[in-house]
Order: sequence, then C-alpha cells, then structure tokens
Amino acid sequence: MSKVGPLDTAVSLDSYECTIAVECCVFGFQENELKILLVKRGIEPFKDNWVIPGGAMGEGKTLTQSVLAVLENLTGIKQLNLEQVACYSDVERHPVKRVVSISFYALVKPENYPVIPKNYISDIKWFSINDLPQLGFDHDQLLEDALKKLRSNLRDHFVFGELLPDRFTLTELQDLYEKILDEELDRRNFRKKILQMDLLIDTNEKKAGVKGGPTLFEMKK
Amino acid sequence: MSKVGPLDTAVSLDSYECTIAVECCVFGFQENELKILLVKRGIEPFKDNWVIPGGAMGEGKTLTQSVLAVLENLTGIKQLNLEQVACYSDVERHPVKRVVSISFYALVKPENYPVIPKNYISDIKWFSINDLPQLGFDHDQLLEDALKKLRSNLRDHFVFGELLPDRFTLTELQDLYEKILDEELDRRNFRKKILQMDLLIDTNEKKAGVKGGPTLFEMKK
DNA sequence: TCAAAAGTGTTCGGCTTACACCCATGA
DNA sequence: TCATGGGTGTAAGCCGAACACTTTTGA
Repeated sequence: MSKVGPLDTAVSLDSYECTIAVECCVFGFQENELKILLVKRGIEPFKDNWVIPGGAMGEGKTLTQSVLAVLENLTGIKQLNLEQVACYSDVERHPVKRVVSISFYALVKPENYPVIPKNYISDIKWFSINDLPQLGFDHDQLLEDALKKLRSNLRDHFVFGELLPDRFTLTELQDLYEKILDEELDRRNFRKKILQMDLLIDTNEKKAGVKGGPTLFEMKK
Repeated sequence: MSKVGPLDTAVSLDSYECTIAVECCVFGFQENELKILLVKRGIEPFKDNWVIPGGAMGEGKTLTQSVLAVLENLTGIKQLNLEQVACYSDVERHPVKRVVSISFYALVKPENYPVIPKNYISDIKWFSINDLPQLGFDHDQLLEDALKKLRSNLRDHFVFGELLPDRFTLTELQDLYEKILDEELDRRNFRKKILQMDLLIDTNEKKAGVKGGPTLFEMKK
C-alpha cells in the first residue's frame, strides 16, 4: 500500500508527509460537576458539530507547545498540566485529508474561563460530562479515552488540586473525586487517605458561608 | 513561529506537513535474560549506531499497521501484541528533518527469530537489557519509557505468556517476571498470585530434562 | 544416593472498608 | 433553635510479605 518499504524509510524517512493535529480535552470542575470545554465548528467538515478543541502542530513547535498555543488562544490560560493520552491514525478519520491526531488532557481551575469564539469556531462552551452532545470526527472516542486516563491517574496518584481553587475544603475535594470517578466515597476514609499523603497544608482558616465551618486546605509547595 | 494560528488550523488543518515515524521496542526472553532487538544503521545520520527498529508511517496505513509492516520485514512475525508508549516531537530530535515518532513495544516469543539485515540496516541483534550500547537519536529515552510502561503493565495485569513458549513452567514464568521487574519474587507468593488469576491451564504434563519434574502450563483460550 | 529444583501453608502486619455520633455554623 | 454539613475513631476482612520443609527427578 505504501510506496516505500518501511525498512527503507526506517532510515531515509523520505516517505509521504502527513498533517499532525493535537486535540486537548480540557476538564474543569464547576457547580459541583465535572465539565469539559468543547467548541462548535463554523466550517465544513462537521460544520455546527461540537468537537474537542485542537489544531495542527506548529512548524517550530513540539506537540506540547502546540497544545498550549491552542489553549492559550481559547482560554487565555498560559500554563497547565498536560497529559498525553494516545494517538489516532485511522486513515479515514478525517473526511477530507489524512490527519494523525495526538490527544492530551488538561485540568483547569474554574477561575480561568474561556473567552470568545474566534476564527472558524462559532461557539465555545463547558458541558457537563453527564450531558454531552454527539461529537464530530472520532472525538467521542478521544473523550472516552481521555476520561479513562484521567480516572486511572486519579486512582494512582490521588490529589488533583489543579481542578480546584487554590484553597479548598476537603469536602470540595471529595466531591471532585466522586464526580470524576463516578462513585461515592466514604468521608472518613477519604480524609484519612488524602491527609496521610501529606500533600495538603491546613491553612487554619475556615471557609465562610458554609455550615459546619470547614477548614480550607491548599496544595503543598 | 508557526505560520498559521492554531485555531485556524484546528479546523482547516492547512498547515505544514511533517514526517511521522513509528519505532518499536521488541522485547524477547532468551537464555533467561530480557532482551531487546536492535538494528545498526547503515547510513547517515547516526551511521553505525544501534537504534530501535522503526520506519515511516505508510501512506495508506495506520500507525499499528506500519509497525507490523516494519516488524514483519525484520523478523517475519505477522501477529503480535503492540502497545503504544508515547509520542516524541522535539524539533531537533532528528538532525536532518523534522520527524515526529510514535513509539510502541511488542513482546515476541523466542521461537521467532529475526532474520537477515536488509536495506539500510547493516546489522540486527538481540541485546540483553543489562548490556546495551548507546543508541542513536533519542532512542535511549524511547527505550527507557517503553521499559517503564512494560513494567507498569506487568504489575497491573500480570501474566505475560507472550514472551514464553506456548507451554512453560511456573519457574520459567517467574524468571521472566524477575528479569523484567529487576527484582526477586517469593516463589510461593508468586505461584499463589498467578494461579488464583485463573488464566493458566495445568497441562498435567511435566517438563523433561529438569530436576524436580516441573508441571507445564499454558495460557487459557 | 545425592544434589538440585519443584511444590506446598501459615502467620503477621498493613491497608482498605464499613459504620455512627458529636460539633460548628448559618439561617 | 434547628437544620445542615463538618469533623472524628474503631473493628473486621482482605491482601501482600515473610518464611522452611518435603517430594521429585536427573546425574
């Protein structure tokens, strides 16, 4: 099928070139819901479909830098934690041309909201993870894989303060975990586990406006 | 730096194109050692350096199909388990042109040996994981990441019969685990754990020529 | 018959799970 | 003052780690 045998190209790499795209599932936590930032396409193909934000890899940029550029454009966020999820290379995944996508996910704090739709994007919106539209391209799959990776990372490492304000209560953190993992956690066991990880600092202040007067914590360092 | 803003290209994808390569760390288990298959480059750049086998993504092929084509060429193996490891996109990682690599690893049974070096490869050889040459390009990094992923998968899923002959003893399996993880395991605990996973079948036959008369097992299904 | 490897069970400690009451605060 | 949510400890079960002797076989 390919014109040049793989072993030739293993070394000379003079085969055909191909567009590389990056896509990034941006997760946020608002109104006690896990949300994801989606954009609506203003042009064909998949005009008026919601998709995961992304763009082509820039000529002088690494994949990570390309994702950061996309997100800075969309949300003004300049620095965030990116995690590579997977590559997608089906020949027919883009109806017009061959595109290989590398997907990432990012976690953002709710303080940083996305701004106005620009360029070929007609709308941009946070969607609850429980109430998603059908996505264009193979983005349903990308989202599913990103969510799976997020959950797996959550179980391994624990503590995902990136999704919360700088100071938060343990109940807020637990709510976040429950929404991401989609299961209920025991309050006492959760607090024990989180605190014995020794990654949070007790600020000795209480959150006002909430019954019970919960303590505010922040991430170490 | 890039000519087109990421948001434009998010949709139109009319930016510059780039070569995509696949690289595959092929792990084998021989002479009670974890080994990896390396090839020596016959041309510049990195002429006479050992590298991880790979090649360009084929025009009509997915990444996985491209890896399989590379490996079939090298070893005659047609079917095997591939695992995506990561993408590498540093702008300078290939001295001549921009190349983005997607790395994989594969596990092969020792029955299937690689054949003759072809095309621009001047040599091909199994190396013990404990006695590796310095690799060309950024392949030291690729190998390190692949090994890390292999170990992590081993701890999660357990049972990696792909690296052994169809029928094997529990001691052989344990040796494999110890070599991959680079740590010693308790024989009784290992056997308990493996057997209670209920993935192996007792063939009721014993391996000849070994003291103690160990039982041969095979993978279920 | 002897040396080498296979095969087997039990105990202990730590981690996870389940579970209920009192306290602080806002309304 | 009352309703809501915050904060806390203990017991039981499960899993992983440590550990030694007997059986089988090849030499």
